[in-house]
Amino acid sequence: MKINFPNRWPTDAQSAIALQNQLRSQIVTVDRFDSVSTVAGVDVGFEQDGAVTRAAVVVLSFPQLAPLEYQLARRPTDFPYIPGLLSFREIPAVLAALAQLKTEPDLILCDGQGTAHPRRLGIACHLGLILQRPTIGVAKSRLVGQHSDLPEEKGAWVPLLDQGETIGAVLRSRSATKPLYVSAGHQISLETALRYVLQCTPKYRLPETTRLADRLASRRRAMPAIAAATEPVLEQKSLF
DNA sequence: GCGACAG
DNA sequence: ATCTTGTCGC
Repeated sequence: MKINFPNRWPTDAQSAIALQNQLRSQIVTVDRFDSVSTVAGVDVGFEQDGAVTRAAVVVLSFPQLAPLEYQLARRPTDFPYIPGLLSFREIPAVLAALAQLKTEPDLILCDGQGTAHPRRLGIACHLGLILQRPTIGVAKSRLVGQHSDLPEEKGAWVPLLDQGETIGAVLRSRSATKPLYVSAGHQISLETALRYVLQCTPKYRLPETTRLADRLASRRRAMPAIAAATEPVLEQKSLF
């Protein structure tokens, strides 16, 4: 997919924070997209003791959730992990992976926060702004915000609050497991984001999108056979 | 000063 | 994020 890579990219924490404060006003948290027939999952892993950043992107059909395409990209790691500044460490490799996609996903689920961020500009928001596409933030743990007790039943959720505002939601994607922290990335509302995350989570704690991207980004077990990956799967590398 | 802190 | 097998519990 076509991507307009940022011209200037922060090298230090100060300029990175300044950029976040500048971009936050551009985030749109109302639905600004039509039908969704493809959803993508993005995740990042590291190699060489962290010296190399590996980004993985997987595109699935929606709502079937059948694998259609995937791409991997490696880049030297140049920004440290600093809570609140994750996008500056991971986005460069993510853009490289997305740029290789033949399919332009209708919606992207990111591994990390969206608006549930101290300056309301988590990695999902930042990526959505760069791509000018709808994105959702799905994190496995909390960065900021407080919330009430969450019911145990799957599908239950409570708002995540910070400074008197709702910045996201804590969602029970599966019973008897830790919740997911869902928030709007860009061009989508929190309510709609929750619906899509649930629709992408038919069996496990994590959405299929991020689960598959996770396997590619981390060097674990092999991908499950591209289960009856019907026609849609064009002439790509022998994946999964 | 102390504790918290996405991946 | 990453180092790592089996084990406890729904």
